[in-house]
Amino acid sequence: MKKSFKDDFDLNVIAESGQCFRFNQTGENTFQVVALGKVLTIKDMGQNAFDFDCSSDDYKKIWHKYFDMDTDYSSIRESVKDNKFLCDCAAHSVGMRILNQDKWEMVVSFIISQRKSIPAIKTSIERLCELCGDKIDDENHAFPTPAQILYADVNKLANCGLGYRLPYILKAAELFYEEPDITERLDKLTDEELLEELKKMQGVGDKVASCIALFGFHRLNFFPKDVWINRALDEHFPDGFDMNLYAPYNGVIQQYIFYAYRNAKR
DNA sequence: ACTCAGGTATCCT
DNA sequence: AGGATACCTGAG
Repeated sequence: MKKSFKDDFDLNVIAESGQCFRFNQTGENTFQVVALGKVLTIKDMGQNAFDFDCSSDDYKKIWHKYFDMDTDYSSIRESVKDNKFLCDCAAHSVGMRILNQDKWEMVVSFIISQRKSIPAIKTSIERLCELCGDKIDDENHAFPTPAQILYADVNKLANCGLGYRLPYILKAAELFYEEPDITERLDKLTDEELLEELKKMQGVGDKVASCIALFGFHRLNFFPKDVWINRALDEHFPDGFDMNLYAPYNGVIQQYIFYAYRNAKR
């Protein structure tokens, strides 16, 4: 089905934003995302027109929310125009959106992410999905459920390049398996409470918990600090970054900085 | 061969 | 509280 968007929507920016690990370019103007148990292919037709290979029903029920189409990103970009650096970052990141991704998948993905490059994270996640996730089509597997990870052969899990993170993932799988409604419970918490609750998991510190909250629980005010963000803040905000200025959208600003600064410096 | 990667836990002072 | 260090392993 064809869609036309007025607000920011750039598949390349989203795919390269570091918030998702199963969102890849597969052709000249074509991207494929495996998420929520489905495979979606989107073609950029130019002039803000996009071809989604899904039913209009699926778009309304699933992908509209996944792509956060009810948030006005262009007005968030406008809100930083008083700051030269942030304004430049936003200008380089036009089309960015914070996805509504699966909460469990974010827990595991960001536990995996520590001390790994993005390509290495993607490799690990794909191996894990192939090992124990439901088969969706000839080439793709869904992200495994907590039960599927718990029942998988540990030796094969160890072969997914998870390293010392494997026990963390198994612990998290036990937690989510034992409490099937855990995401509903966590959804009700305040940002601060959610952060504390997430950090109770082994292998989840400030940065990983913030990523889970921002990309899984869609708490748009979380501001994960990774090496790139820290470099950018040291360079451009030597006196500290005021988290009150852009609330409640600090997380969106963080994505603009991450995307623009990392692309400029690496 | 060698460094570093979107960090965290642990052990210090 | 804040600083130093080890940690699995793949990608460049």
